[in-house]
Amino acid sequence: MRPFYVTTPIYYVNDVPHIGHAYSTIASDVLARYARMRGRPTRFLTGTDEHGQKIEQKASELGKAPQAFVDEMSPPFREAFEQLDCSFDDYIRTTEPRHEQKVAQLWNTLRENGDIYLGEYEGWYSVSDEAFITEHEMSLLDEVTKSKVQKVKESSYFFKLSAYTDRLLEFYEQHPTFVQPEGRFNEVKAFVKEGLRDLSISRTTFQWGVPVPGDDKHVMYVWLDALTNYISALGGPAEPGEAPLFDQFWGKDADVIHIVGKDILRFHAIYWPAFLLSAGIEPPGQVWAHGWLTINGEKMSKRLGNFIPPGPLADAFGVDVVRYYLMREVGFGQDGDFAHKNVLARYNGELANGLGNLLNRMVTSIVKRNLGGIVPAGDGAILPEDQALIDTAKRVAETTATHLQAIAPHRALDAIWELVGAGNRYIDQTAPWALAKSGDTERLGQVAYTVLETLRWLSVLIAPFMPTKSAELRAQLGLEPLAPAVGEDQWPDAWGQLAGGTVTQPAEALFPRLDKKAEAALLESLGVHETTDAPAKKKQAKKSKSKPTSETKKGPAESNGFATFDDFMKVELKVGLVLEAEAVPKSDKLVKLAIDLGEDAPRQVLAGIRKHYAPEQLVGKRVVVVANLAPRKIMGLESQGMVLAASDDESGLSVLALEKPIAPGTRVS
RNA sequence: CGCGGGGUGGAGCAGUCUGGUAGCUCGUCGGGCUCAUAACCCGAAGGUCGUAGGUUCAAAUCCUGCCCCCGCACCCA
Repeated sequence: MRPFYVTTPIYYVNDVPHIGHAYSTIASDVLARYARMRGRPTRFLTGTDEHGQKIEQKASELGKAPQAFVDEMSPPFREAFEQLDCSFDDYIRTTEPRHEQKVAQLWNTLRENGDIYLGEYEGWYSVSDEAFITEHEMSLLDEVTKSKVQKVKESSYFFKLSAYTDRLLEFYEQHPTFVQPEGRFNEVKAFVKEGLRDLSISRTTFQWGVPVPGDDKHVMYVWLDALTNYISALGGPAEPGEAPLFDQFWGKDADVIHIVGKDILRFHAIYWPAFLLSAGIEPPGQVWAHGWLTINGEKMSKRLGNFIPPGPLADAFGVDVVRYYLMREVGFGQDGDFAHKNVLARYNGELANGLGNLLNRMVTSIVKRNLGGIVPAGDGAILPEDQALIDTAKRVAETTATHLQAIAPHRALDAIWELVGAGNRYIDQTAPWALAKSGDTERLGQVAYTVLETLRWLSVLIAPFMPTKSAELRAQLGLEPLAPAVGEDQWPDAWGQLAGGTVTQPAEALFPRLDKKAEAALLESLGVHETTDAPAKKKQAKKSKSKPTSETKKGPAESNGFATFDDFMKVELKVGLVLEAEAVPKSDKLVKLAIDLGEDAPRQVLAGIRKHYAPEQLVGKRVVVVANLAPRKIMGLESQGMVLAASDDESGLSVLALEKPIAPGTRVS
């Protein structure tokens, strides 16, 4: 079996991990887990990229040594991936000696092969930003900034990339699936066909990098350094026999796949193979560029503050659910959206109602009640409807494998859920409850066995995606968790491996269904306030091209003074029952209220109405509360909502109170 | 002519390379079942496939023009 080596990008430790990092790593993990299950020798690498000017700058801003800074920034990535059950075999950091040595070695090889020369880098440099500026960026700058930009010349080593234009095109020709998806490959080819310029690969303006061997004034530019991680982690470059991992997992006899985001495709599909060709090392087998995630329809950006970390999501939804959602929702290679409400929709619709319920109706109910919880022998007559389910299982196992082989995890899951659906249909069709009633235990046993064996197959098929849920499912079937072993293909293909007599272990629902209240609580815990039915906002009127200086020109309808219905629906008004009220010390206006909004815990809301209402007057009132107002601290106390009130000069102030005892939490509209 | 992605029933998508009955999930409506996590199963309604032309016996699919949407400073998978 061919060894399988999968890598994620190494993540730049300038920032903390977010859902995008999680996406790349989870996808890689699914592939690694699948390969292991097929019995292939498998290696899965992730890690962090820790050099470069930005790191140096940021560390100095914080008054830290760069090494101390990256030592702080790298572990959160590792911990996040561990929490997400990503089964990486190695975690490389580019500041590790094992890496730096290999980078230096690669550099020397490239130089010995005549592909590195000392020249001058000429370009624009922005003093204020301490950064180089590309021609393109130059064209976008305004006059003021432009005046602060100067043309500089700097001594730099270059890699003779120009010499590789034809060799790369030839390589692409010979490896028609080198870059996936296909459309991206076309972009790469088009770029190379334009002709490549030599690549500046060293810098003298900062120090935080791998020193250029023999020239201490220079450090290597980050990409040569970073890309090398894929082989340095294996102990390469190395002579045969020198580094066993490199011998096994790199080269013509292994399947090497780099999972990358589409933004860094050029580095992986052009520079990296060029470096390797120069060094006489086989380039990787495939570079797979996936798309970007948006968050609830919006681009991730610092300004919007929606770089959501994966940890809280995993805590709220469950690790396997997050993994499932990301792999299921987004066509791999395409851009996709992470929408909290869609996670819930898929959770209830597919995991709870589909797979969870299938397991539950058979193991927790039918088998437990009628067969003493024991797996029947399953050696009875096989009727056409049984055979149909068996055939579906076999076909699904095959197509799932095909899709995973082709790095289409979303299609693999699609196929798996076809089997889930078939299982549920089979139960309806065979009506085991009726068999039980009529005392046809033989047929009942056969039907039960068919479903249980289907569930066993499903436990294997979902394992790469949801390892924990796979184990839980198997536990209910009375089976051990899967334990992959090299050389042992555990992908299901033979029907009837579930042994009769196995004692099932009915347990809690695999995916307990979430009711509206539980959903709302979950979203609340994540700080997500979504209007219940507003689709993603991408269809909103978009900003004009003029500079978006004023923060106020956000509202889609501000020009005519009207709020759209959707705008109105963004404000969540709810009925709140005032449970407690007390004056806030040192304030003559504020009252601290505990208001029941039909949630698990009452909200603390501050209202400036003390002059008009004594606290005890308020208790028991049903008021109208803006439930999704951003929490805010007032006099040191957090206010988690706002009580609506009206006032005029004559009558003073009146809160909006309901006349009838409408249930707390009811939406006002 | 800056680059790229996209416009398919109410929502989200597949199908386009390799023309030939427009498919999936959700939602809606009606029915069934009752083992189950208000679940599951069956059926129905709903689309001139952005638009205007062209090629063809036949176009969502190929060709041409046009319109509209999204991304492309920094951050970043």
